[in-house]
Amino acid sequence: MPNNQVPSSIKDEALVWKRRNQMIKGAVALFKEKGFHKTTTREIAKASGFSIGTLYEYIRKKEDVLFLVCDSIYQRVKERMEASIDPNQTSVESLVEAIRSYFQLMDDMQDEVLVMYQEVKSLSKDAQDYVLQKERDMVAMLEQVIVNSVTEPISEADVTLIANNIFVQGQMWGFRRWILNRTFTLDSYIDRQTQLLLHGLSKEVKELS
Amino acid sequence: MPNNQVPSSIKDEALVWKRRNQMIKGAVALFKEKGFHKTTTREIAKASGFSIGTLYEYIRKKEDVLFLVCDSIYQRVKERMEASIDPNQTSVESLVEAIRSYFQLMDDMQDEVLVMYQEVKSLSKDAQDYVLQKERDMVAMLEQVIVNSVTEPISEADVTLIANNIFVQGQMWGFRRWILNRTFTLDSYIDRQTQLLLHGLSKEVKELS
Amino acid sequence: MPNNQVPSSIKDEALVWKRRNQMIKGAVALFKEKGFHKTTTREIAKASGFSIGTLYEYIRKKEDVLFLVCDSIYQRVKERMEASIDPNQTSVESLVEAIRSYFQLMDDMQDEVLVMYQEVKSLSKDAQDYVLQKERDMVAMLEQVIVNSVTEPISEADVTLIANNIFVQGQMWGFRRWILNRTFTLDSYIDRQTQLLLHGLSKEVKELS
Amino acid sequence: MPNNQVPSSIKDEALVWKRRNQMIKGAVALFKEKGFHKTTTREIAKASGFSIGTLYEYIRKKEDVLFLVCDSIYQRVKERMEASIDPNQTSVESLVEAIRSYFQLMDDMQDEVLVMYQEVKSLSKDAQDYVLQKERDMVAMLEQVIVNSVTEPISEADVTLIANNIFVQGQMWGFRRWILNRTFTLDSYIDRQTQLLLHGLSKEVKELS
DNA sequence: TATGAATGAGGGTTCATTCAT
DNA sequence: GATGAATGAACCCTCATTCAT
Repeated sequence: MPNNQVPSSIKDEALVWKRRNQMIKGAVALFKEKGFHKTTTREIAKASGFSIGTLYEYIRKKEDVLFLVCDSIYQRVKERMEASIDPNQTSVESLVEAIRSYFQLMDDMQDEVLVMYQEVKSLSKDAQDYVLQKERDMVAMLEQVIVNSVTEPISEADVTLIANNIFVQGQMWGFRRWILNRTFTLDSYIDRQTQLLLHGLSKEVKELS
Repeated sequence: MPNNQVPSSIKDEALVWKRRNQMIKGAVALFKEKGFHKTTTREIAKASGFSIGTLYEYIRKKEDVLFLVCDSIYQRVKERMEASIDPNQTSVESLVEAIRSYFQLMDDMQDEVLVMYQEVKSLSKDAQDYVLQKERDMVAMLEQVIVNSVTEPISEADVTLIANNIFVQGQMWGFRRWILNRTFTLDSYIDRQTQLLLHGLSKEVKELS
Repeated sequence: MPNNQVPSSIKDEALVWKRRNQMIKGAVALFKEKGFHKTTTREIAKASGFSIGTLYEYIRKKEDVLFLVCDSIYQRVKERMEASIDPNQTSVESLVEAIRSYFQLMDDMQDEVLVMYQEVKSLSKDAQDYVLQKERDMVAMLEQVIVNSVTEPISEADVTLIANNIFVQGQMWGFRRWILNRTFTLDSYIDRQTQLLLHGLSKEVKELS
Repeated sequence: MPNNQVPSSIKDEALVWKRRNQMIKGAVALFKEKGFHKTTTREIAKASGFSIGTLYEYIRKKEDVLFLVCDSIYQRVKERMEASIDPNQTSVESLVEAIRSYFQLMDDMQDEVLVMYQEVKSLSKDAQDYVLQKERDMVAMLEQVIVNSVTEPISEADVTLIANNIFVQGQMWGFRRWILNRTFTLDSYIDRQTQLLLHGLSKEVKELS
């Protein structure tokens, strides 16, 4: 059950799972506050509720903590996305609903997502690839929903672009919150972004022919 | 002329200006490659073409280098944005043109923007506020262009939202390039994003009434 | 029966004896490969076939393992030396035979001897004295054989010197093997060293009067 | 001039030479007292008369200190051996003189030699090879002297054996001093070993025909 | 003004040892 | 008797910063 890309000296898997969850929880808070590099392993251990020695029974390197954090985030995001998306539904409503779920999710997990986005580059190349793949999977889920929702054919490129836009707008709610929540609540943000996606500025601007 | 938020022991302002430009150029390359924290002051000095002792004649702390980098980026971005936006023009074309200029700019300065985007959080609170204010100024410029371009009234909230979307989509071209340039060239990216902004999916989906 | 200079929490002496033999066997291999300091107690436990907790039921400190190894080596060396030396025989043949036995022994136990030779200094002062005493005993055995073998009186100093030379030449076969076995087999080594001891270079050099 | 197998960040070669000599001197004393592994880098720095930071300006890893120590020992040994051996002299006296010089040398440098012999195995494989080569060179010097000294032909194997014996007996004076200097002074040790080498036990034993 | 040697606080990591189960 | 999770002192090494030249 625990991520086995990061080996542990502890044999009891349930314990590994439990301790690593303590670790992730403590680490997210610290990484958010001061960033990965300025957080010491001793602080992580303390925030996790055990000693530095114990910390290293469950990971090999400090970087492993960051990897576990990222992995756990994507795991949870994916689970929630899958739970809220119905692949059989094919009307535009399912897209609207998926966007709502995803933005809601980004709101719930803003700390984690913020941390992940600012610190992935601190991972090793391999770990980055692993995390990036998860991200690709997520975007692919959005692409699927988009394809299912349109009634008229739409180019692959546009599907990609829209999926990426939604993806980034979700993150934006997390890491540009300092400016956005002067103007929006989560609900109004979701609402306006959805409107904009569906209609653009078609009514507000007049283009030259 | 040189940024005086970062004091220097050297009196000759022209020299300070020159040396700091060397510094910024060297530092951007290093920060891009390995990030701010993993770059040492010695490496910055070497890449700048002078000794570690000299480096510290022109800054007080390592963080100052990052600050100078960020400041220089915004300075240059702002200059180019101002040069390419005509506040008197009020048709939708000016918005289209502003978007094109801005995306082009993000493409030209992708290294710098990537660095800034990933490392601002390493600045002190004060320095972050300073940089954030520059960012707000930039978004405000986009907002102005939007207001000038629409023919029908549009809510303030929507203006903010659209400006932020454009802003983030510009950055996205920089830091999600690894996925986007499988599908898009800069021109096609600009083109599709513009279309999407103006019309959304109005033709592709049929909404319930 | 088990060495009682190293106390154990386990009461069953036969078990202590058995476990410690497992330990010694595993430890010699590890010490030879990576040295005492670079071998961890966990590795010793694993190589011995039991857990780290169990290891510490049979010793007090890591150093005890080294002590047990050294003690066991001398024990076995002494037993074999005693078995092969006949104190009643008094011709030079008995010396020749003793040398042969001893060199053969050093060849058989080269791993163990190498380890002991390189790691004694890691023992505490007390333990070193204990081990050194065993070494003195061994040299004394050689001295006895020498005394029994000569037909003309020989100074005590020379007895000591020769005994030490033989002792060191035996070790030399173990730890300079990398150079010696380009030229010698064990048998030819024994043969030539014996010849040299008995006749020196008397025929090959001409001394000034 | 300073050993360039161990790179230093300091540019001034004379300074590197000076600081490394301080290091070697301090390190030998410590290594002799407590061994390489039990000596900390901070202790080495302190004994060398500078800070831990400065220490690491002149080496890369702790192991480098040990390497420098070993290298310096062989350098000095070689210089002194070369100075005292006259390759043109071809009588047995030159062998006797070479032995005397070498044993005297081992006496002078006993601390260093002891350290080297107990700690070489802590070096990396490469560094060990380098040091071993120096050792081979030294033995080769002894072999040359032997060849020059004999009046009757002597087998290559015997040359090798005698050279190794002398080599090891020299070391023995260093690391078995605790037992030898109950019986010998340096001079009497040299004298008896020389006699033994030249004549063996030919007068003291009677062999079966 | 420029240099680079010196400093030492502090960080990541290891591992002998303990002790509750 | 056996196990292995937990502990934390201690080690190696880095690097921002200073300052004498």
